[in-house]
Amino acid sequence: MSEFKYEVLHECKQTGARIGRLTTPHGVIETPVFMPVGTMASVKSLSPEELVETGSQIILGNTYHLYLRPGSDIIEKAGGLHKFMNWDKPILTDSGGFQIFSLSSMRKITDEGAMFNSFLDGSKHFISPEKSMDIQRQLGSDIVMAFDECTASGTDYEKSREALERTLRWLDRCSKVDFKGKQMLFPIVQGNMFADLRLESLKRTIPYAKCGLAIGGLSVGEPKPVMYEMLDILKPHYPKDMPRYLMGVGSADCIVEGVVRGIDMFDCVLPTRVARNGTAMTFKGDITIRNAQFKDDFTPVEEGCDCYCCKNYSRAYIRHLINTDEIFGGRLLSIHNIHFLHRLVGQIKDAIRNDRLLDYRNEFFKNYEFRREQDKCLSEI
RNA sequence: GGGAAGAUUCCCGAGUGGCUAAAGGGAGCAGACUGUAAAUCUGCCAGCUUCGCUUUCGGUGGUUCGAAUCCACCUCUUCCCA
Repeated sequence: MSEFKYEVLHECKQTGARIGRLTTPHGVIETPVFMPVGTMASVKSLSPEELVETGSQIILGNTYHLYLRPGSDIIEKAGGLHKFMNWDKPILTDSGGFQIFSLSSMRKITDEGAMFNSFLDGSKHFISPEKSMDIQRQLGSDIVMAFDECTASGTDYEKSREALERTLRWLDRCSKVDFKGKQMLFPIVQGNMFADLRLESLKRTIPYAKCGLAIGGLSVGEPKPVMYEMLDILKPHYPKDMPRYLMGVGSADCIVEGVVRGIDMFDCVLPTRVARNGTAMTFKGDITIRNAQFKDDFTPVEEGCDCYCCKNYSRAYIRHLINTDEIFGGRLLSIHNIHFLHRLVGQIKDAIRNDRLLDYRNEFFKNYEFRREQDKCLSEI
């Protein structure tokens, strides 16, 4: 008996974007949702209590990294990832598929699986779909991602097709595992930047999707309009009764554009990574708090933000912390950035509820300043 | 009073006749970051009218085709002995 279900509560009349409820063994997730990434069983620098305070409902963990350290058997012995890291809300684990992409210089893929040289000590490790499922079973995550092959932007048609076919063959093997209703497998759509491959991948992936599916292989270096185009192509063909998860996205603008295009779930390292590097995400765009112009700016990071960071600290103070390599600076900006994305999603939900997401989108981009010219290209809806 | 060492571009610190506007580090400034090998990485960092020119290595004056580098004196700093 599965403990999972997804209900659509409202569909925006302007865009078809939905408000929904995804029920998992560790609680209910309201969608659309942004999921902070905690690769190593920790959303870098934040405690679970702080995460909850920012409004986080679910976080990510990573199969490959946790398998290498401390070892998935240790986590199983601890009673699972939730208990190990003191997080009792839902967890989604990535399969290690993304590491095939990001650690491409030290792996070898065959149909059987992927052979990695550990970045820790160079030792060889083999991850197959079965192995990935087994590790994720040990971790005990609520949502288990299929082991897929993610390709980089610029990969040619033939290679993209091969990766797509392999991802489907691997998916079939992943789907053989019985998680006894305690964990839910999300299959992943691939196809790089080729419309026909994307559509074919979706069509052949849907039969495996029971309570959610993911779009992978986007935001891998392609221009944003290309990503939006891929999402536009897929939009009419999703099953209605499950959430769609756009993997690895993102920035505020991509989240707005994503929801408009039918996406319900997002995850990204951006808010936490960028925070540690001295950048704040705001409704007016990214602000490099590290810059000299803020040295005597005693206003909060974002006026009107009710996060712990903005309620108590100034830009000048955070700039000082960042510039003196004080960990607290990165923590404060991480808290703000994650809270900001949750707040953004909250506004998006209000707009869906009022059937005015398209209007909201236009209002959002009126205030949002892009740093780079090439990101300004708003595509047609 | 005697002896020793030394003064280098914001700081520390290489450099001991041309390849030196001067290594390296730090600081400073800026940029990047999208299923995290990232509290990381990259660029700039004497000035200018920037494919070239001008001013720089404590000061002054020499030697030399050419000096941060050699010589003389001066100023200052540190250390040791009285």
